[in-house]
Amino acid sequence: MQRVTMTEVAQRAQVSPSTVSLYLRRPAAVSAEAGQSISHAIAALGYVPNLVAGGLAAASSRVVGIVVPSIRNAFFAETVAALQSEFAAEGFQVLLGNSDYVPGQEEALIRTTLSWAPAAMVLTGLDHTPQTRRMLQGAGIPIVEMWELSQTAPIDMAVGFSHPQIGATAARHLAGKGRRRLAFVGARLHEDRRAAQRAEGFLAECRANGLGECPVLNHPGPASVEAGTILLGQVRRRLPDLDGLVCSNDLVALGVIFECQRRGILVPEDCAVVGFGDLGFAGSCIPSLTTIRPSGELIGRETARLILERLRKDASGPVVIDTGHALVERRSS
Amino acid sequence: MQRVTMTEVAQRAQVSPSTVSLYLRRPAAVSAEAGQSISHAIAALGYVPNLVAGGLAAASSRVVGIVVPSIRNAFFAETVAALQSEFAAEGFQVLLGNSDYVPGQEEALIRTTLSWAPAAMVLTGLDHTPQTRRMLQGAGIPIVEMWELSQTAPIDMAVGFSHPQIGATAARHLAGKGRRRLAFVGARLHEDRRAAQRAEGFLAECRANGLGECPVLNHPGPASVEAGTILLGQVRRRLPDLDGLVCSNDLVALGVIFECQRRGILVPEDCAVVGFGDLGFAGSCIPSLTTIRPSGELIGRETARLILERLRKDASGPVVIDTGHALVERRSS
DNA sequence: CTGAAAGCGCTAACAG
DNA sequence: CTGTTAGCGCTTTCAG
Repeated sequence: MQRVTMTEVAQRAQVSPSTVSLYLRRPAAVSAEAGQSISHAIAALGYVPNLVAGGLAAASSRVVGIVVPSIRNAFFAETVAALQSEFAAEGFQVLLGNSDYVPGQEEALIRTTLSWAPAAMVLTGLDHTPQTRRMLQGAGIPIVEMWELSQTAPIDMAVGFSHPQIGATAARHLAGKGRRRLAFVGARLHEDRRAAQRAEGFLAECRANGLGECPVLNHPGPASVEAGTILLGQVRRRLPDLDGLVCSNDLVALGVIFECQRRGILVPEDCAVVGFGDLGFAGSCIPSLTTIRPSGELIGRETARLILERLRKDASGPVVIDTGHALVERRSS
Repeated sequence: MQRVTMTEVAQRAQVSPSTVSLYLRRPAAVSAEAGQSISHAIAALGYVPNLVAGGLAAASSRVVGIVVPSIRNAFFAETVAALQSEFAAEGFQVLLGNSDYVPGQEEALIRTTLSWAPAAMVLTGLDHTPQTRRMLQGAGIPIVEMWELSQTAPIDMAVGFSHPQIGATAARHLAGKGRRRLAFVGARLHEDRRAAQRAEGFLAECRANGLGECPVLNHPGPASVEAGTILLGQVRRRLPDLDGLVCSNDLVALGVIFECQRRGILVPEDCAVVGFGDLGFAGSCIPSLTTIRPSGELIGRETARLILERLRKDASGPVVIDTGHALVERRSS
């Protein structure tokens, strides 16, 4: 619904449309005089540039597409917020898609987003359909896959960390505290490949520490406090003398802590608890939660930086950034 | 970075470009034979339509712009997720902006988003700069302002509820339980106009119930569990014999509950607590949290419905939808 | 430093 | 049902 066009601005400013266009992109390249009258005309007319037309003509739009599994998830919300503000500062808009952990959905979303000829794409994880990888490779734009690092080579660039290492760190921490009967509880382990990787890392480390085959329990719904309360009951039935529990997510851990309190199980005395995420409440809950911090914000910032750099000069620097993780030890372990 | 164009598809399918275009928009309007060869050509070439060009030509793009104060906030994350999936189902993409509660930022964001000639815009709240209102009115597209209903007339349509009523409901509930020394604690009350409205509704209802001028305390940072722990200390200093506390948000309420537990203040015996949001943990925490549920998801769905209807036929139905609120009574009060 | 001209890839009448 | 014909509003050489 374009009202005022560049041509009208040009008429009013008594210059040609191309001068207006130039002024908009490089004000310094236009004489002070012309610049003055153009900016007056813009203000008087309330001109808003039509980026659709601009994008077509320049064959490069200042949008970047982002696809995450779930914007409801605090991790991705944080990352998306960081991406959004970093990109907005450089004049890029963010086109958002939510795949709900469905691979086919992701492919469809990426296809439509690509239709907008974005300047770059940001995806979550390294696992995509072959078709998706092909489309993306053919797009010839910077692509960042975030929140995961593994053997799988990224399509283009990657910013994230190793999830198996997270699980291993948690198991090692508990084993180091003398805990011997450990378990892992998670939600949506079949859809959330990264949570599943944390569980695998946990299992491997348990074996390495001579703890045998520790149980891994799954809740089919989304990771939530409620899932944690349910999972605690299940794991106790399976392993009544449990003394250490690793959770796929801080929300689940909080649910576990509440349920322990309800059942008179002392944390950490009877059972130590480790979470993942270092969400806002981790330092305030009772007992405060030992957890592993991934920094979704850092991932967002680094992703934006990589893309903006690549867009400036197409020199491709390092393509994989490991944002690492930090064990935050608190009272629950 | 467009590779394959519609013209190439047309050549390969031995038809004209406009037939391809027609097929893409209304497959039924094309002969089965032509449709066949077009769809084969598309698949063989890996054609991805360029919506930028399409948007320019049709002067209407299938994007809708959404601007929220903070995507990190669970309320808005939920609404955005709902909007995203409703719109995606109808083939619309979502252009997301995050204003961080800064009015100037919102204006800039809306301006850039409008540059993409979106089919509709979704904003948060009814409070916008005059310039913003003017831009939006001139855009001639459906506009929905969500999460707030008040005397202020919406620019076009509105979906939300009354925040003063939320505060009043909470105060009335506590007064009905015989609580006499109430207070309200909130975060970012200067930026978050809707939280401030809840505080005002609370104050008015307290007065109406003969409870006098109850204190309202503010935390400058974002609403969080930590803010709640800090605010409880402050409010106790101000009102040592406090017996009922209304929180601007469930996260704050959870922090309050933790801090009470730490200080040996019994909830609800010594002090009842009411939250807002009915976030995931409200039913699971100890004690479970009495709260007021606004349903961000319903707001998202209704907003999408309104816009899609308006886009189909420009008949303008009811322009204001009150999604109401529900008091969810649990143990904390 | 400024303007004229030629599209970007697609849609939308309008004829056939 | 299909093809032809004009642009959508802007950017971008390339002359002046």
